[in-house]
Amino acid sequence: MIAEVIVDITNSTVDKVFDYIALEDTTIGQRVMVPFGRRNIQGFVIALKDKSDLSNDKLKKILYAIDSYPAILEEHIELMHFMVKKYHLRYADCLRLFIPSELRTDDVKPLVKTYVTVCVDPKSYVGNVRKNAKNIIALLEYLKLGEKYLKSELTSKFTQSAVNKLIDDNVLKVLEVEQNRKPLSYEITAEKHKLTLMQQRAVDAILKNNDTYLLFGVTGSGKTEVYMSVIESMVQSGKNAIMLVPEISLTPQVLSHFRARFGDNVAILHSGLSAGERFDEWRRVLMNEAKIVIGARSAIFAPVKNVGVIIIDEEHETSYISESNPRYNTFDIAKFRSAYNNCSLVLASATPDLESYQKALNGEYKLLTLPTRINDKPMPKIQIVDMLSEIRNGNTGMFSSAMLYELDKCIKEKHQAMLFINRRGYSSFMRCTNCGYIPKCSDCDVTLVYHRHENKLKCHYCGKRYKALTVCPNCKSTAIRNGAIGTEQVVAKLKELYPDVPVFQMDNDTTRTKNAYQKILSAFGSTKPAILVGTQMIAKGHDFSDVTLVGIIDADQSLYHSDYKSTEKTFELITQMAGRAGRDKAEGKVILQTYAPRHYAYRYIANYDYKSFFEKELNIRKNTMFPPFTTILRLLFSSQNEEIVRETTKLCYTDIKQLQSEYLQDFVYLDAMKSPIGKIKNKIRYQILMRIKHEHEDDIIQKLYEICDKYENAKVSIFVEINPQNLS
DNA sequence: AGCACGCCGACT
DNA sequence: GTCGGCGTGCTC
Repeated sequence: MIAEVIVDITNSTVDKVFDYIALEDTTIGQRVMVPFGRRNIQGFVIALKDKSDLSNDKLKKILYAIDSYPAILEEHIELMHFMVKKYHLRYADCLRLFIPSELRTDDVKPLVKTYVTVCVDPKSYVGNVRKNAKNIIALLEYLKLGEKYLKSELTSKFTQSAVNKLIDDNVLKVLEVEQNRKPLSYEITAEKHKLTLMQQRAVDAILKNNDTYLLFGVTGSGKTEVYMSVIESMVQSGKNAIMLVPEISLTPQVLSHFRARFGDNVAILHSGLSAGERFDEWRRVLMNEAKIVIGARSAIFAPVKNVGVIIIDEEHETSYISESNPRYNTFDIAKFRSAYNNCSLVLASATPDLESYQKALNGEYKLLTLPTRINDKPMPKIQIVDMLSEIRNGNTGMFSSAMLYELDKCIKEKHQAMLFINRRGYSSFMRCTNCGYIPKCSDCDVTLVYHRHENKLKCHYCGKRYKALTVCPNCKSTAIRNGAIGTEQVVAKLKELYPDVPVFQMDNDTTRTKNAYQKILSAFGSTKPAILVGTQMIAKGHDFSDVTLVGIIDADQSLYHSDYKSTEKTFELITQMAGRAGRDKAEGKVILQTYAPRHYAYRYIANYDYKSFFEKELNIRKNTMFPPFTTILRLLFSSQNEEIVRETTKLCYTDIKQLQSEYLQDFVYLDAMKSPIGKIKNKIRYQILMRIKHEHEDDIIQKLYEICDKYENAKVSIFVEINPQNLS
């Protein structure tokens, strides 16, 4: 037999199928050691066949199998082919996603615990040891005949030498047991809530037909109970489940709920695990010892056989899209796996992605809604405060009078407040503080980004440059400002206003160390009154029952971010943030400070009117031909040598121009330019941007890949991004 | 990725 | 004359 092998080297020149003579028991999906050139390296068997196109004298033989079992499922080999074609990835890069890295580098061993059993009566053995060996005597008094002890426990209590002496004397017999590392212990017993009518309806629908569902449930509507119920039914009928959550939601509390309900059937996969834990959890899944996988993005690749349902929680989160190394979109993978396993795919969110919502409207996804909070608590009232009128009334501070009033009230009543600093991305825009005017690109309808070092305004979509604003073209005022309010400033101001109230600060700077995030949240959770100030990372995560006030200091920051998605993201963020308030008995209130109180987004936010907002936003996207009505494609060129990148970009551009003429109807936009960040790690970057309609999208993308292959070499790297989240 | 082959500059 | 620079090419 001949085995088709992919060698574990991620380099385009060797990323192809190599034929080897198979061993007797070589199976598909196995990791094998093969001679390659004049060294031996690891490879993956992706197929078996009777004969090779190569002559026999050229073929070498597989040396040995690395594992006794296939580490890659046949489903994953098909998935690999799908990903290689769709994303232009390397085989080896895909395969590496499918197994824990610690398996590849084989620096992980199964955890072995050493036990000892007592096989001689310790009481009678005391006579056989020296009278002054007090450690051994104490140990013999402690031991009971026939009992089993952890060796490490005995050595720490009675010294290593005492234990070893009794082992040498055959009083203790050594026993080595392989164990799985459990990342989480669980004690809570599962509290199973009775499902509401709407929840039950959603569960029934998901179980009835294998389809793609969009579960649209407001914050606090009990989506988790729906997931658990669906998963439970699946496990009962002998099938397995995958549930993805954003990394940030993988808190011990959330996970222990699942462990409590499903016990050892749950495997957890995320970046916070130690190498050993991750390997053990992965192996439990592969061996079908765990039926349910809960994890972040990459858990979509878990080696689950016989998948019964895939759930993606908070589906709007951008973390489901991998933007580096092996680029992939989790939904495509989930879609592939649900089709392969003929099972349901559930996308869930309180603020679905616009594209998902559009697909639900089209009927491509089945829409399920949970329109009310589980305890029928109303959503907190959102009060929109016009910061321009605050300025006109002489208040130039960062807090409006309404905010101060509510803060006072909240603190007097010994509740908690969360203040949200909106700082998406790091670039800033310019604004007239007199009339609220913000400069936009004349060609693209996106906000211009201020580049401090050049003192220029730039459009990140077409590259057009403008002079920095000094006089407002709208009202002729010179009161132009740029930049964002930082958390530090807000914290300082709060300390000044309320010296006795504990203020917690959470942003990229304060959560750098491991677990800092959890520590701050739990410290805040147990303090009353207290104020938590933070960036978007406080919008998700824990439920604090005593938060009665949510303050949004500067809502517009993300609204005018130079990005066609900025309005959608603002809506999402503020809705999520508002959902933090009034989750328990006390009523919640949201103060939203803005310089653009009339912006349509805020009108809909205040009424929690997602549907109208989505319709309005979809309409805008349709008119401007932005996603989901088109796909943005970007070719990024980079090289040490400016001359070479420029020339390669130029050559590709001519080819794409040609392609455009073949698909004239499909191209909405095409241009080449320097990349917004012109140099990264000393490599000069150029880009070609396109927006294309969907009809021939797959064909065009494949043609672009061909163009890349044609021009890419050791000196220039080229890669294609599909709907990049950020342009840099 | 690695490792060899191969063709030009500064050393014993 | 030789040691070694890293450009180019190959690995079933």
